[in-house]
Amino acid sequence: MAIFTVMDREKDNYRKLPEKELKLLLIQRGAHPYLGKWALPGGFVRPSETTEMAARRELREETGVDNVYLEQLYTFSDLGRDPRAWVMSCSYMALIDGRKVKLEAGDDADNAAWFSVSYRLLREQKERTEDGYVKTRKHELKLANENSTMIAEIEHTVTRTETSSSSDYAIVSNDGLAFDHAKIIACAIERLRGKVSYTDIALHLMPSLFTLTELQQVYEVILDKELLKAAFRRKAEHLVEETDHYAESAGHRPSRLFRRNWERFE
Amino acid sequence: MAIFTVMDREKDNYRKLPEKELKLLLIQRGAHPYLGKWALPGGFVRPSETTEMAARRELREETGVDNVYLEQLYTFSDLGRDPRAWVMSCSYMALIDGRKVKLEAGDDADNAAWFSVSYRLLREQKERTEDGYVKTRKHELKLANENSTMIAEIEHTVTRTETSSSSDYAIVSNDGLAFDHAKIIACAIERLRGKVSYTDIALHLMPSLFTLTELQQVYEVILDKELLKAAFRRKAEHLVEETDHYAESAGHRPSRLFRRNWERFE
DNA sequence: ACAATAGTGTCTATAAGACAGTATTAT
DNA sequence: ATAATACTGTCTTATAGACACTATTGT
Repeated sequence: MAIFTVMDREKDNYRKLPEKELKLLLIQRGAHPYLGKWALPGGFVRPSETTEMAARRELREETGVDNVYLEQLYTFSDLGRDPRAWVMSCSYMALIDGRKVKLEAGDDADNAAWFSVSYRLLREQKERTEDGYVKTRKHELKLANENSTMIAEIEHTVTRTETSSSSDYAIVSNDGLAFDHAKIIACAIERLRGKVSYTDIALHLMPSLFTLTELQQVYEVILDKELLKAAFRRKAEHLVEETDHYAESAGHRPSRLFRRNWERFE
Repeated sequence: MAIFTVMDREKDNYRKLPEKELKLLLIQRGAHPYLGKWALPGGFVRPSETTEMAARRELREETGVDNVYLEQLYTFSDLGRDPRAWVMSCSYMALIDGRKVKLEAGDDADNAAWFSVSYRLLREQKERTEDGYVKTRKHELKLANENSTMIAEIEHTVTRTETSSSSDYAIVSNDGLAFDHAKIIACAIERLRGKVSYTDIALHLMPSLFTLTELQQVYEVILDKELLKAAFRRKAEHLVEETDHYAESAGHRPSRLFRRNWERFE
């Protein structure tokens, strides 16, 4: 399960806004295999559960949070992805408001921590073949913490021939992440980025009251791209609802607080 | 596996174009449970396979086709979805050019046939709750053949509260389809409809040479909606490449043939 | 005063919707 | 000639990008 949240970085200037960071929850493995490596939280599905029930249970155990946005991503079944046995993993993405989570509730010996996420395109390449093309995209996934930094490179290859089309992720290099979790994280980030612009899922990362600038910052850290203020506000109008509250800010005009508006969005 | 293709219906007028139909491949079960009912083709994954390899193998066995568009859809794990045991199904969608398939190659006693697909919204409802809303959409799925017609009703419920969001499909009524396959088919159609407008996957349903009107018809049967010719052609320009061939048609101006252009589409 | 953010107005570029017009064929 | 489809042109509408302008605060 890829559990995302957005948090503020400490602000250095009394009148500057704090920067936002996209965070992912990882767990340091306390057992073999990959002892000591960081992994996505997750576990085995019980025979009396659906995969979604299992995901919600794990989420509750790990973060104490219960009501969140949860979306199935992809089912991974590569051979050898777990050295112990043939394991299929049905991955999920969760979006939560970071303020709600009390970490370290982990009852097992495992160690949970938030990592800031960066996922950048390194190289893009398109090559013609006999009856189609191969497109390769290499991304760098960087997960950082006060204590550790992990970097992985993931290559996404789309092969197209006259009639067929197939897409494949491969881990080129990987340092510190357990299993094929770099792939799963890449998959989650791409889904998140893909959906953020045409749905309202980003609202799940917001507290109940927020400013439009904060919402824009959330979009920006997810997309890793700056957005134009005017255009963003035009679009956000449909997702939010005005309140009469204002953020008593520092050193500049106070900004109006908004709340999510599930009504308006179709 | 939901295997889609598009086929021509017999034309009644020498100068009228044949209508297109979206078709889905189903298999009549020759064993318990659901003996005699129609089901999606599929099978069990072998321990030496990924789910995708298994899907491609089943596809080959069932249709004799090898190089096709294949996309993972969703993994179903509802309790009781198979009366025999707890079974997780990782569903795939395949798009093929119908002219390539020779059916009845089925080596097992099962019976394979194409069914025309109709998936229509029956009712849409949005209800406010204490801290969110519940949105319900009921669809009618109709699968028809010269010999049989099956109708199922699927209800898609999206529940949203202050922080959470969950989506659920339920089969309201079902006549003739095995297991929870009505759900899987609904899921496949929704994915197909969703992707058709912003990707070029529809091209996988086309033969190597085709007219723009044919391509538009394919879009129309998938979306179950008429499109404007001028606008469609403007968009399709980016996906196709002119050839110097023309369809020697009947009773009207011959139309230029195009081929897929994987190059232009980004 | 000033540095910073909040919020608005407007011009432009691009894409989509709507619809009418012309072109070309087999019978 | 006619019924049908092929294809193009253009007006309108909606949306997104770009950017400048005004408003308001705490120190």
